[in-house]
Amino acid sequence: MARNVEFDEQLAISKAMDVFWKKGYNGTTMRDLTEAMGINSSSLYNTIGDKHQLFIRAIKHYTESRMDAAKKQLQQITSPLKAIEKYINASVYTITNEPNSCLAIKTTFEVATGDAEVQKIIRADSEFTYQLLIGLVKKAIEKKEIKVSQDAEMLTDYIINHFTGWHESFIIHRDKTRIKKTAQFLIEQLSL
Amino acid sequence: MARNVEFDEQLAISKAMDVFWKKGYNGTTMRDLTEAMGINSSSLYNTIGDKHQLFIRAIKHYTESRMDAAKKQLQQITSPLKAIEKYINASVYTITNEPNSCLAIKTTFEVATGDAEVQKIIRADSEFTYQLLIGLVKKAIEKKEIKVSQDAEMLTDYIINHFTGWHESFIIHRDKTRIKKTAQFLIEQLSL
DNA sequence: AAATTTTTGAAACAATCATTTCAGAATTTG
DNA sequence: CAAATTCTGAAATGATTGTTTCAAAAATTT
Repeated sequence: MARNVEFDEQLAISKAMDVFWKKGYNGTTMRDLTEAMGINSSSLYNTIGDKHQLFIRAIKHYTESRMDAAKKQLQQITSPLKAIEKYINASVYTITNEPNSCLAIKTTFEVATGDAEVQKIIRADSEFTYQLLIGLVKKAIEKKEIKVSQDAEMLTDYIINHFTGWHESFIIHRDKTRIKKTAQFLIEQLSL
Repeated sequence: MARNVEFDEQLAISKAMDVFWKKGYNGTTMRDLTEAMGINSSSLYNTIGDKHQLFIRAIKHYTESRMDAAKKQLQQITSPLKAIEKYINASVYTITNEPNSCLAIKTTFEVATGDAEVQKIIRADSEFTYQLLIGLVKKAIEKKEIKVSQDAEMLTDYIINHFTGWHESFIIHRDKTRIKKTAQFLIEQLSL
């Protein structure tokens, strides 16, 4: 018996995500958001909610998009070690070619400690990457593609651990080569 | 011919640092700061300056304190590889026992990209750690304490790269053991 | 097409933001 | 001690914060 919401909610959240990504949670104002989203604050509060709820939607959108991309990326690779290599190299490419560093990492360091709801999303995202990689690591060990055979869990943590450092390094030095070299070394360490 | 500043500037900056450390740059208000520092905003603006200048002083205080601590820590160790090990283990201890994760890293991800003055301080801090470690790595290679002999620069980057990931991991999982295990593995990778 | 219901836009909201003002207190020097 | 100068405290500043209000416009259903 009445009109529908005029704006595309998914598109609006994607625009909001871009703002949060660039400015951080505390650095972003509601006016930044409504301007980028192209909607009025009353419409925003009527549909999505307040700033915090919008942020939750934005980081969920970010992590879910990334999960989808990761799944697609690795689905047709037969060698588990090659899949791990591809995942590492794709991460390095993203790190050294996107203007802003990973929104999940930025959020972890800015607000995750003091915000349980955010922390839960970040933890779920982290767990997804962990499960994706540990599956590959275990298969690689079974197939004897990987040197180490003792501790797949530790090795998975060890691999994941590099990504955050590469982001930091690229913010500070903007030097692709330094990152590529250490990534290459990591891959060599894993390979037989 | 007039009175002196009443408050201890170094102490006040240290208090300000604690607030920025906990809340981040954008999450901290001037009231948070003057309250924690125990001084009036007029005194603050008369001596140190505005919020941004105070932040600069705070992170300088942080990085300089850390540099001093690192120098003292390693000065009496004869084996370079043992010194590297000690540096890694001390970092792991700090990461898994301090309430807030590293202020330099938090700052890098929150504001360094868009703030040249901050970026300069962060880069200097990063360079200090790099020089400290590469000295040890080169000596360790000379003394044949380390497996790899090709590229000291890459290996130094590789070691440093782990610290940021450990911080992120501890924020997300609060699990000391996971971090200790990967640190142990890193050390094994380096040792002969 | 009319009645009904919801969305929208612009303005307003109180609260809080970083920063400034200035009179008076405090301290140093002559 | 007195004069000179600077620091301090409380209040006020205007701008900006996140959020709400409400009349008018729009769209759906009968």
